[in-house]
Amino acid sequence: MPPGDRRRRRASRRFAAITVKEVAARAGVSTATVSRVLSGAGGVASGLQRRVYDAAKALNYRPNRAARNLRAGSNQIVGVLIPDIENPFFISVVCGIEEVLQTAGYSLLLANFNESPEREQVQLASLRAEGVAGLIFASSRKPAEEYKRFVDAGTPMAAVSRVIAGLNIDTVTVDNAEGARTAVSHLISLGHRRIAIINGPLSLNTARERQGGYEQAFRDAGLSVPAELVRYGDFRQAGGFHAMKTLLAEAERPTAVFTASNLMTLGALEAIHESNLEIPADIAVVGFDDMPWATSLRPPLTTVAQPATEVGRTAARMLLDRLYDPRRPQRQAVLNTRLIVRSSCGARSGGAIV
Amino acid sequence: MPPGDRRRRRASRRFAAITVKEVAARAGVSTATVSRVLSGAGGVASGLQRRVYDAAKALNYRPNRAARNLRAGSNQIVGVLIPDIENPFFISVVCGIEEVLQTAGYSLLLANFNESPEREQVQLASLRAEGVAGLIFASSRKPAEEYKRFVDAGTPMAAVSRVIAGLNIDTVTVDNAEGARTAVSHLISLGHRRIAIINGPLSLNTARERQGGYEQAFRDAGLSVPAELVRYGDFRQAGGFHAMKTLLAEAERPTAVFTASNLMTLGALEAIHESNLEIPADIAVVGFDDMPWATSLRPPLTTVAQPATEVGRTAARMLLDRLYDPRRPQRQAVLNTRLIVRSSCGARSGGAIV
DNA sequence: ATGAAAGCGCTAACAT
DNA sequence: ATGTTAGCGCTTTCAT
Repeated sequence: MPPGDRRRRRASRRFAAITVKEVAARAGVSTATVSRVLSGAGGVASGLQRRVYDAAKALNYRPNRAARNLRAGSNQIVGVLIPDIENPFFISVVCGIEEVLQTAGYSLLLANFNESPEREQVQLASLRAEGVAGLIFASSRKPAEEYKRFVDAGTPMAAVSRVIAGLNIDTVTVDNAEGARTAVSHLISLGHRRIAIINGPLSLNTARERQGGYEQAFRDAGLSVPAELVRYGDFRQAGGFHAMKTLLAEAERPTAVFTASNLMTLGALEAIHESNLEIPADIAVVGFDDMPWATSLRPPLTTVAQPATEVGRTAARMLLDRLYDPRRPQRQAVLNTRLIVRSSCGARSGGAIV
Repeated sequence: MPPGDRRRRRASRRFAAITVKEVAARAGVSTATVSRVLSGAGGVASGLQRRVYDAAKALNYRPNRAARNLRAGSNQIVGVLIPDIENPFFISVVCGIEEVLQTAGYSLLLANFNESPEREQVQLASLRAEGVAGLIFASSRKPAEEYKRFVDAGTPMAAVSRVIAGLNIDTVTVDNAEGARTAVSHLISLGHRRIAIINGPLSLNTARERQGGYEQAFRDAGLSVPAELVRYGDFRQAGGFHAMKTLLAEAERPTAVFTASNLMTLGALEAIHESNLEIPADIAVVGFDDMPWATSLRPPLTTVAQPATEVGRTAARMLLDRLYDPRRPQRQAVLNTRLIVRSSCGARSGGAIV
């Protein structure tokens, strides 16, 4: 009777898995040889190679990851921490990350913190405990300390979209200022002057930069910024909804609004529809972030498109580079945005522009 | 000089982490005692307890997961395999899963297969190699073999939304047939007879069940099913778009369409808008799956809402139960859908119904 | 109540 | 070229 017969060992795992030992026994070689063959280290006679392969296949051998990880001191898992899993922008980013990491053999530990700094801290601690090989994240800013611990541990990291000052790591962002400036300049060129902005919290660089672009557009046109039309939400749908409500309650209503994120745009649209106002006749809208269904909105949405998937891909590539060479110099990638003119701004009456 | 001073060890990890040994040394106890204290096993004098806690805190000790996993023969990671990460329905499911698992201390290894059976197989193998403690998945149906291997390994599993026949596991689905029947009956009650359906591939139980509901509605009304108005897409936006195009090219156009998934609905809307037709005047639309922005679509969408997040939560709870007791009987949860009438079906002229 | 030591499965020195 | 063995960090007997 073969030695690999006694199988069960602990109650938790129903069946104990095959180990190198059993493969070695069956192939009539040492465990070292098995390891060498299976890791492709070379320097093994082809006859033995065959026997090892055959034995492994016959036993349906799968190396134990935990053991391998323990040995190696690292694993094949990359943590991805995002602020809001319901936000299509971050999903697209994750999509790009996944696309690149998957081909490199890495798995993706996804953590969401729902825009809550407390949960962010918890998730971060959990990711660190899990010992992820790398981390890609879009942070709020509160738990900078937790992020520093990651840096101190020497874990490769890349920040996407949102960045934290003082953290010396790779970043991938978009040119938020220029995107916002273009959007608002477009509205100004259409004759609008009372242009509101519904923005996220200024504690985030994305919101600050978009705010800067908004103001720059007025300065470029020699106009003053209508400070009473500036609103800050939380980058979520409800925030956009409420901000829009207060704008519509203004004595002198804005004639246009720049909504500085996808979910806030949707909230704002909801508020406008609820007030039975027509877009763009009563109020023009330009959003930030494109969405696959933007042409099916009421009306088709003019928006500043971010290359979300490419942001993810770029970050993943940077991370892989750093995983390979931890001491390479930090890089700061800034991708471009693109204004997609549809009909919510009033520049055209209908139909999608490709 | 304290014993925990010599830190660096291997090149890969910049700084070696603190281990039980160092904590034990600092606390002046054995590693066994440290382990006992930190795992809350009890039976340790309170004086020592304090010293261990203090030492651990002072050194900022984090147990090494890989080592713990190796010992335990399992980890704290649950694999989540979904067909399409860009599909908001699955994202909501993931959201519910995450909500429940997170509180139980599990992390979420997310894998997406983009509706490709090949990638599904690869991802499944990777998840198995990673040795996830459990698996929640929405499958296509091709690699049933790979799924069986999981079952054979004794890994707790739960299927969501899409199920594979012959797999003896927990499942969480919704009443697709009843949802579809209600939607189509509603259209019939509004006077429509030429009602098309844009469905997913019949290899999926979800599509089959929705097809059944569609046909049932006609039978209930004593009408015959308009077979020439049945289309099958791929449950994605492009599929919905093309199917709608062919429907609009029919000699006698349908007066209404039931789109059997969220992305296909968006594709269909796109096609209708491109043809400059009015909804619901020229053609009425009822979709499947609600979306946060459904009220901001052109026009507000009447749809069959699935409790997506609750599907995820339920599956996660089932998985936790099974993780705790692997031999509990299998359960099949079926959640209810709800028809949300807005204006795309023509029953009302506008505004959201709450 | 506490410590010593074995061992989870793997890989990489080190021997031969 | 191949085998022997130490040891990754942890938990858990088994002694004391």
